[in-house]
Amino acid sequence: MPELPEAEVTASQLRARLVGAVIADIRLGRDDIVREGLSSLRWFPGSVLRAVERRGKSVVMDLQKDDEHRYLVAELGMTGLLLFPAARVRFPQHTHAVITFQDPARPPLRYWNPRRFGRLSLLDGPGLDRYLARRFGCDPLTVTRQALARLLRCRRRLKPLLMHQQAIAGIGNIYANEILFRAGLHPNVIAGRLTSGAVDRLHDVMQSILREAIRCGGSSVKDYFAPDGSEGHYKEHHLVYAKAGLPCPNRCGAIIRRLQSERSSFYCPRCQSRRRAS
DNA sequence: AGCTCTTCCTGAAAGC
DNA sequence: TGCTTTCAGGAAGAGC
Repeated sequence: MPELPEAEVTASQLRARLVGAVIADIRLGRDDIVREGLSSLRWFPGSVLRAVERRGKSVVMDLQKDDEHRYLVAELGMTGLLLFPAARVRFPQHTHAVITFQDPARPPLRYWNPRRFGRLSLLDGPGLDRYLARRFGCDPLTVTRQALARLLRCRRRLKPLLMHQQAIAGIGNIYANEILFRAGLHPNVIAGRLTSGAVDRLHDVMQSILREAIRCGGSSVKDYFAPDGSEGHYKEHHLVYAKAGLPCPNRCGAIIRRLQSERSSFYCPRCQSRRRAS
């Protein structure tokens, strides 16, 4: 399930291998994988890939032809991957797009997404601006402590807020659980009730976990692979995600719990008590 | 505004 | 064994 670290690793591999490449063709396995801009598909052949960036959990490819820039945005959703041919997948029928390049030395790029949560968008400059403005809040890696504190000044529950892409773009369920555990904060504490010490902890932990996860190549839970087929090994550093019933890694004596009512929150009832947060 | 619920979708795993 | 059901998950939209 690609979140910020996995999208970052994906974007950096594409950048390293594809910047400067000229697109020969974009072939779609199914039209409904394109959320927006399907009619502009024929513009892309002949364009040069100038840059690859991550925004939130998405990968944005900047393409240029003559003086015009257009953008291919790949939302990875839950199961979406961008892959070079060396990366083999178990269900090849779920390859929904293939981008080929004029230089035969450049490996074609596949967009593979079995569950199809996540789409491709083909956008022009203003379209990209609208897309980013509508969907993505601040970036967790660059947000300042002060900006984060402002964002938390509300009555919403902390974990859903951390995962709300229009507020902070890039954190999903796995990293939200890990961040809250290491910050010692209950998933359902009201964000506006955090002390300034708790906000500091949250800011530090959020950035250090995400950076460490990027260094590890992301978390390969189920079917995540980087474009070259390599697995991320941050999963080995997970402390609470999918560890319900195991003893708290802080050795506090409590057992990791899973909250039933919502999308699986894993937490230590002792180290992440609501009292500690406020 | 901010919840919850539903929809999308497929493979894995659990239940019978 | 073999079928059916449930679940997982991100995001968007409906409804309260």
